[in-house]
Amino acid sequence: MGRSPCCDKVGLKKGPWTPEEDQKLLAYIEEHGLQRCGKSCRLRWTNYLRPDIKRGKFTLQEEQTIIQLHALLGNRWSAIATHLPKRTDNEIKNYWNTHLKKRLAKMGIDPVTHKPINDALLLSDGKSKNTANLSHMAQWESARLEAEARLVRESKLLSGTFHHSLPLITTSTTNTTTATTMDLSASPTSTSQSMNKSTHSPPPPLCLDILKAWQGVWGGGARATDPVGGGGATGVDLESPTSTLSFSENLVPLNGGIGESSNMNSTSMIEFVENSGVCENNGPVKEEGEEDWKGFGNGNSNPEFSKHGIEDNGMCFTSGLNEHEMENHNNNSNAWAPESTRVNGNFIEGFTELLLKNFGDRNATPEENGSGDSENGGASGGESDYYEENKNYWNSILNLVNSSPSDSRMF
DNA sequence: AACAGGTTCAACCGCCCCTGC
DNA sequence: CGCAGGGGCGGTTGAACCTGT
Repeated sequence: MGRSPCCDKVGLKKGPWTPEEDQKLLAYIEEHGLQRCGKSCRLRWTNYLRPDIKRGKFTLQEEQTIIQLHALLGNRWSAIATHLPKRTDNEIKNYWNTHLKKRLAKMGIDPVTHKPINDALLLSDGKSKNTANLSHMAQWESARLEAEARLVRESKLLSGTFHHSLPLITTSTTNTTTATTMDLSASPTSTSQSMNKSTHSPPPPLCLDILKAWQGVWGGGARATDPVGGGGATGVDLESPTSTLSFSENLVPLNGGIGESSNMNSTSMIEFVENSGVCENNGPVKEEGEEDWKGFGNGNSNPEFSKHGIEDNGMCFTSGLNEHEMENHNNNSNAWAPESTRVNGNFIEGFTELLLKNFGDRNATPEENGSGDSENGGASGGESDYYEENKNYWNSILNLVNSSPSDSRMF
């Protein structure tokens, strides 16, 4: 594997320069007096002048994609950029550093690991081993995804058209992806650059479990309608998001339901997600920005949340079960998931829920959805559409993960 | 209006890898 | 096979812009 040469694009020449080309270049430089090196010109072109670059505010969908792909891929901006047509890696990187990272931090989520900040406490107990294993798995998966991203890029070049980001993966690259991931599975070291890079960047987070568990979440209900992710492509079915019931202090269960429902199956999880945007007391809808994110994080790690009062933000938290109760609860709910998965299950639900809730709020702003009657963040029609989109979005992500035949013996 | 502090983002830097010789 | 040059990539910088006082 390796980077595709810059001149692989259709219609672009490669090979030795002809005298005519030399003359053209010289004439251009003479005429315009461009005192720039080639690298600078190239950067200017790729990051700014290219006609297919979309500029301006990132959309909600783009933000989601960035966050989730960052959870999967880490700081591999170019790989992330392949899923955001018309956005450059540089732009995504900047947007992450200036907006998204801060928001996650304010939510009490470590933007590097995508875990609740004080989740690190877990490392001091017996769970550290599991976490390390998962981190290792995530590195594999991360490398695999990068290979897929590369294939996506190549397919884009071949087709010459940009489709909407994620679905493209599942529609146009399925076969080749399989081949690639087989190779990756056979030899982790073959991922030379990506694996090397990942050694000096923080290990990819436990995102795979997030996604796997989300598959479990939506698998029962949504999978039937999802032709790609549905076919049992996964080697392992995570049975139930009930794992989330072992919420410790690390994550605040959102919006009622979690600690109270004694029957948290997949369906109820979806309802839970959907209801999360329908809390009363939402108060005035905030303009896009930081305020929207306040209150979604771990109150323990951010005093600001308690200052604002969670319920004031429309977050109808339950008092929550203590860890022991949750263990019992968990045991009662159709035994699932080894410890590690369960731990991450917490995160899955918590983090994703935070995002969904937040985006739900954002989505409710007139600015975002063009609807002026969603002032209270209520269950408008647009909102259900929104959640439907979220489901589809997540399914797309899951497809991305599940497209590997490796399907990982590691899971 | 002026200033300070904060934020944004295009450009640059340096490392690593690939390609061609 | 080894080397040099060039490109891709992630991290960092700093000028321009924004906001609050």
